[in-house]
Amino acid sequence: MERRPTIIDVARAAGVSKSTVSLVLQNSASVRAETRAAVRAAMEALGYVYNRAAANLRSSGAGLIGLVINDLRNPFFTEFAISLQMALSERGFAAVLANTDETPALQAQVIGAMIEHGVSALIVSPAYGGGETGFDAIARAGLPAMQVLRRVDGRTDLFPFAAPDYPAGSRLATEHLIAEGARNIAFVGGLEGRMVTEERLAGYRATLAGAGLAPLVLPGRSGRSMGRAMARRLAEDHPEVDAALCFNDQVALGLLSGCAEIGRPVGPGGLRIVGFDDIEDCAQSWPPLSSVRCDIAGFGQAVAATILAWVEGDVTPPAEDRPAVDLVIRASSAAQPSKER
Amino acid sequence: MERRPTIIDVARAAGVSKSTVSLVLQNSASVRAETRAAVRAAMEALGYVYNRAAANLRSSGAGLIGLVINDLRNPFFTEFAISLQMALSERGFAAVLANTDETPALQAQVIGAMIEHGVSALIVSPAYGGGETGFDAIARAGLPAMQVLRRVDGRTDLFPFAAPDYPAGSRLATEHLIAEGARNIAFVGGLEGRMVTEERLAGYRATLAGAGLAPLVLPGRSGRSMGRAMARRLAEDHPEVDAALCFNDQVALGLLSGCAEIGRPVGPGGLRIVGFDDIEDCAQSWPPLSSVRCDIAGFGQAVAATILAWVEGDVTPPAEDRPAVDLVIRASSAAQPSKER
DNA sequence: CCATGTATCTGGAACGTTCCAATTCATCTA
DNA sequence: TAGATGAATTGGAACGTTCCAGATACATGG
Repeated sequence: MERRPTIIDVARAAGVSKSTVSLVLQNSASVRAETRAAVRAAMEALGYVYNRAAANLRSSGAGLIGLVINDLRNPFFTEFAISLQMALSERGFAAVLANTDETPALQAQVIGAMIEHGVSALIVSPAYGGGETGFDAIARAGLPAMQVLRRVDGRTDLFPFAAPDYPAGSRLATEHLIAEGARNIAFVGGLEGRMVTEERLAGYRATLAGAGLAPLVLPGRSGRSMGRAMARRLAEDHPEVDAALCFNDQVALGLLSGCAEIGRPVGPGGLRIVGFDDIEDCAQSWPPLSSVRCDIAGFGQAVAATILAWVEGDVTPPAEDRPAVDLVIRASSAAQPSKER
Repeated sequence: MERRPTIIDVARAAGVSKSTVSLVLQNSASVRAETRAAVRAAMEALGYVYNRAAANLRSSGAGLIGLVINDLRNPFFTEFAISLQMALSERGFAAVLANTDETPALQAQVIGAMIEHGVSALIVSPAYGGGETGFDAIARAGLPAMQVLRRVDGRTDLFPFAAPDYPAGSRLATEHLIAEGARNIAFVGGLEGRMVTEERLAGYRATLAGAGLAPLVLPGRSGRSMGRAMARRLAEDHPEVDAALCFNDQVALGLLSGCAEIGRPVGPGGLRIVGFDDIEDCAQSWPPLSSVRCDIAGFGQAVAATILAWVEGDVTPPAEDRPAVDLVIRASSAAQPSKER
């Protein structure tokens, strides 16, 4: 496999200097139209490919953004990552993406690798857990970086935090369930002590307290299988519970199929269920699942815009940004669904 | 923001030459332990970060692999991408990932961007449709690239193809349904004319023909909503159908909730359903969904190994590789489920 | 006809690494 | 002791760009 042609080869072929070729590459106005055409033709003929790494060596600004996600298998995070990546792509940036599987050590490793690869900024949905997280490495490299969806590193001046307004979401959902007549509302799923869980719990607790109702919190690993198992446990240990606010949609959908399994009806007259995140499957389950909509796609695009403004325009984002959420009511919690947008 | 330190700064601080620092960076054996320690200490003190782009300029081999996927929202592709990325990460490679949303033009654009960013190879699950696909650009750049999960570009000598053995999968599934006593087996979902659909259909058609049964093919866009709508259509237009082999799990899960919606029982005695791909949700639905397991995680890892062997060891993969699949039997199609691995 | 301006184009010095050939210095061999 | 061996280190030339400070050619105005 022979060497790739460089601008020098192109210059020779077009009968101009390498500087001129460089100007053409940058669409400079100060190059004659015919010269430009000749250079372009030479590039085409030689099969020239631009070497961005070499260019960045001189004038840095790689056009690469690192995206580090704790759990890409969860559709909520997937959707976030995809919408972010596509928004970046539209603006000519590429995304280096890595899944850390909730492992801080892995996270530190991939962050290190990304820094070496010359990313101009990082967006991290951090893994929980102690030890080396990689944020120190980012600080050392002096790169712009945001924490999204979870706050793990306290230095929000260095690493601004952005996530949907979870407390408001669980408040909306709890108010809705109370308005629908539920009196024994359980909160299902979420690992205790984590910020996301605490935030989603906060709105629930506050609203119940305001209505003089008692909370029942059943935490746990938040997957489909946990929700499914919880259906049986709820029926056996807490038969009085008439509504469940779930930590996320995975738990809620699991609970839904668990209820189908044990033959317990879901919805008005049965167990009312509300999920959190409003992933795509919510609208397609049976019964369709009510959920707190975080507009994660819009959030991803917003984060893309924020990070690009930081990188390109030097606009530091606020230390904390909590976009609003809303509640989508479907048959799993009410007879009268809200209109789909 | 001040300039990052370079090996020259490190060399000055450690009182050695830049060459020695470079040797330390490469863990060369021919540098004295104390010198190495001194250099390491200087790096630490200055907060040195390695500049891989500069290194690659001299001796190319970027350690970046491009991953271009047509639909990352589909958990099947997500799982593939993640397992591939994580396998690469283990071997010290980073993955640049992009979703093309089934748009060839977007695909061509991101492939171009990745080539400029200096990826050493590409793995593409291509979008269907005409026009510029980006494969020509890969060929021009002379980069190793594989087509996975779908074959779109005919040049399999240049772009080897790898995908699970779909025809064998649908054969297994159809044989199973026949053995279970089904006589009117429909094939639901999949867009006609596409290779994946044709392959998944092939095993179904062949097996039915061998058993003297008539096929019923109901193609369509393969999402959850399509499956859900199909439940009603099946009951109304084809009441004799006693089993459905679905194009993928999304359709099957949609069909499952559609059956719940119209009150039609699923499983032995009702409509038997088998999905395709065996995504994680299959085991958690109610009833649990039988599916053709492609071991997509294992497949992703295998593809990672193949591409690295190509990049690092110059081992060209075979033009076509079709790893075996198997059938996981659950309650949606039989009273006697197969053992989960 | 000279000075000035304008539109194009160009040579060479960066950028931060790697790699090769060369150098140093101590130790070993005959 | 001269020469060889070998380990550790070093200087300088790449790598493919960008960018700056000219250089060139030609038209313009006085």
